[in-house]
Amino acid sequence: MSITPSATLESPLTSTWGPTNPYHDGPLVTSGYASRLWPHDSQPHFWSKYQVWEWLQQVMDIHQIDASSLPFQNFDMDGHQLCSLNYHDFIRAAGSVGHILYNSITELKSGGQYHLDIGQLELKHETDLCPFPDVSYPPGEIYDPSVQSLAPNISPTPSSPEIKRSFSRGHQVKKHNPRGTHLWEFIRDILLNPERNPGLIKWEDRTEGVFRFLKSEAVAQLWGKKKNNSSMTYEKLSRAMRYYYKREILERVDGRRLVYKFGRNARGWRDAEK
DNA sequence: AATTTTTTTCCTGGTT
DNA sequence: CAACCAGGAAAAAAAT
Repeated sequence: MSITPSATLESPLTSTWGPTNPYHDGPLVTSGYASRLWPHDSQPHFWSKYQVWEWLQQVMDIHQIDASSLPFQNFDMDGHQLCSLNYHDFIRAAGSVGHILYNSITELKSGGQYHLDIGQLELKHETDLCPFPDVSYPPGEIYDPSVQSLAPNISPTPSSPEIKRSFSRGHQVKKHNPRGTHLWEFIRDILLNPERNPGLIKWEDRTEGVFRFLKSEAVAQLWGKKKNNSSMTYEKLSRAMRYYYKREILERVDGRRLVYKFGRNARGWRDAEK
């Protein structure tokens, strides 16, 4: 079992699953996978490569996600190998959809009893406040900004695979829906989507990663909307921002109000990432 | 289920 | 004064 099948996991993943797609509108999929057993045995460990492939198809299908956006090559393995993948492996292999796949396989491995509510893999798109895509970005560390989930222009940037080490662990049962984006990623994504950024935040110095909030409260509202917290305020959002200083995700910029700067631990904010 | 990481709340006090 | 910035504390939420 020392064989970590994460060798095949490393591809640019230039996909376009994302927000503005025609799929999921309303509350999609509410029932679990377990409720309806797969055509094959529910013991993923014994699946053949073909069954793994079939499972992928079905999961994507159930969630109405364009299957062509999934790099099947990364799943060229049998059930046994599939079961040894950990959470991170899935994210690496499938990006944001990795969450779903992980949840699915985890459930199946554990006998499948619960149902996860992917109710808001993407909370409904914008609404009124701001037409911002609430993309479910991949955790940012493996990917580069080329994974613009809404950009029709797929930048074929063959990202640099600076994969981090990860330990292989057993499986865990997870229930909540993935909340792919952290605050700083949320902010970054607003910056990265000028066309959908109604003057909320602006780059002060693109190459240095310095930016400034133009509409602090509006951004806070948007963030709150994403977190389903209508009482979010800039005051509170900024506190969270300040915690990033210690972690070097943000660097302090004093003197200028509402100005922040991405730090060395913030990935994906510039065009050519190291 | 337990632990760890992040974010949210609230707050006191200083600054622009 | 209003709108920010700095952090400490503690609690809640998420992730793993």
